[in-house]
Amino acid sequence: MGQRIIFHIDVNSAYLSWEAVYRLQHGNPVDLREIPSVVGGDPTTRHGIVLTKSIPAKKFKIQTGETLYSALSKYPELVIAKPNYLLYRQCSQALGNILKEYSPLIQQFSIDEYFLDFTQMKNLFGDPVKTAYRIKNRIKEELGFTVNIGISTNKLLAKMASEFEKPDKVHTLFPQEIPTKMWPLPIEELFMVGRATTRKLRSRGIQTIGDLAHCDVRLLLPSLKSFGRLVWNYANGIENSPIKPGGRINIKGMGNSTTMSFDVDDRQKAHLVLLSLVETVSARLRQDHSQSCLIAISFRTNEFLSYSHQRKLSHTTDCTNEIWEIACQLFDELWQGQPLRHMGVRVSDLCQDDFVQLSLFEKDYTKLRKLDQAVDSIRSRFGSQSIIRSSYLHSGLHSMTGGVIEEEDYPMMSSIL
DNA sequence: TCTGGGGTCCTAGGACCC
DNA sequence: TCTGGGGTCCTAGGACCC
Repeated sequence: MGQRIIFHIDVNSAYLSWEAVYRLQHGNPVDLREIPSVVGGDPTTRHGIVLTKSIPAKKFKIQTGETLYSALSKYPELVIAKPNYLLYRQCSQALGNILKEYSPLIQQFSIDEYFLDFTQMKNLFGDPVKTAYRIKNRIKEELGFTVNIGISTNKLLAKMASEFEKPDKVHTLFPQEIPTKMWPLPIEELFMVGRATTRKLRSRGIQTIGDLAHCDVRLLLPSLKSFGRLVWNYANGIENSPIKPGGRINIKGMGNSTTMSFDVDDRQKAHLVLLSLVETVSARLRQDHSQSCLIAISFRTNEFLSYSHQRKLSHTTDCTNEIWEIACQLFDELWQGQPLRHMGVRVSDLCQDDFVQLSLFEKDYTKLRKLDQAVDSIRSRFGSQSIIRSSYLHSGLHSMTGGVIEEEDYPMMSSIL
């Protein structure tokens, strides 16, 4: 097989750009991309971190993941927009629809990133770099936001290329360009090298991606194990995974978690939070026609210590009440009374629900499954708040947490999208 | 740190079996 | 048992990504 040609398409400051375009289309004259601004949560409910920053905000050293409090201390006039996940999904899909016109082989890598395999499309569209410019400009004209496109012979190099100068740029990083364009970069800019790995590499005198590429890989194995081989390969531009079209068909697990607006310190309230998480997780399971046989819960205390506990089941389930019962058992086994700030539920070991075996030894959940189906159907017609359990009425908690987004809360995008 | 929420993969150690 | 080695499964935690 000859050289592949891979594009990586990355939306510049995605959440913020999308919010900026939305506001412009709705008559707001201020372009958030041109002023110091961020998309972030609400500090009064303890969701106060920066999710995305504008390029002018970056000039004030405001960083993704830092608290809004800290960001405001760097620039008090900072404009803060609330996240709007339905909008993001629509923008992401609109982007995918344009990319599909340029290759049938596209992979959505995250809400704001796609890979596109251009190898077979050269004959149809001609020069890859010129085509990338056309794609980039089309997205800007038709959707109103800018992207970076990175071009190379594999996904890793294409992704590294799209990280070069932003915004609204096309970059190449072909293998022969690695020494000049990638090796001078600091080690933490390599994909998959995070904080912990940076620390380990630095302690061995490895400062740049080039240092890593040129070191003896055996130097890395004791502390980094097989991960050392992976990042060494990446530093040398070695990577050959295929574009996986279809995206989320092979989903391995699904979970919901939430930081509560107040510390939870009684068992009953904790169980109620678990139920609200299980409601959305199990609804997603059923919507995907999946069942799970591994249930896990997790929590974080007010001292920021994290714990998790899981159980493998002898059968599979998608039943709200059954998953909730197990989640509560797991919680009770793990919790020692600490005040909790964050809780999560996750299901994995998924399988399709078409050959489900009803266990003779477990409680009979047939009736409960019928109830789940009825509730799902009512919620899909009338919204997720149309049926809630009475236990939530005076609890100060939401009846469904995470995952499901209330479509009716948001107006549709204008005709441009 | 006044520190989100959705994922994936890897590893170490223990249980259990032959 | 003062016991060997290999394989598999399970669990908790940690690393990374966006």
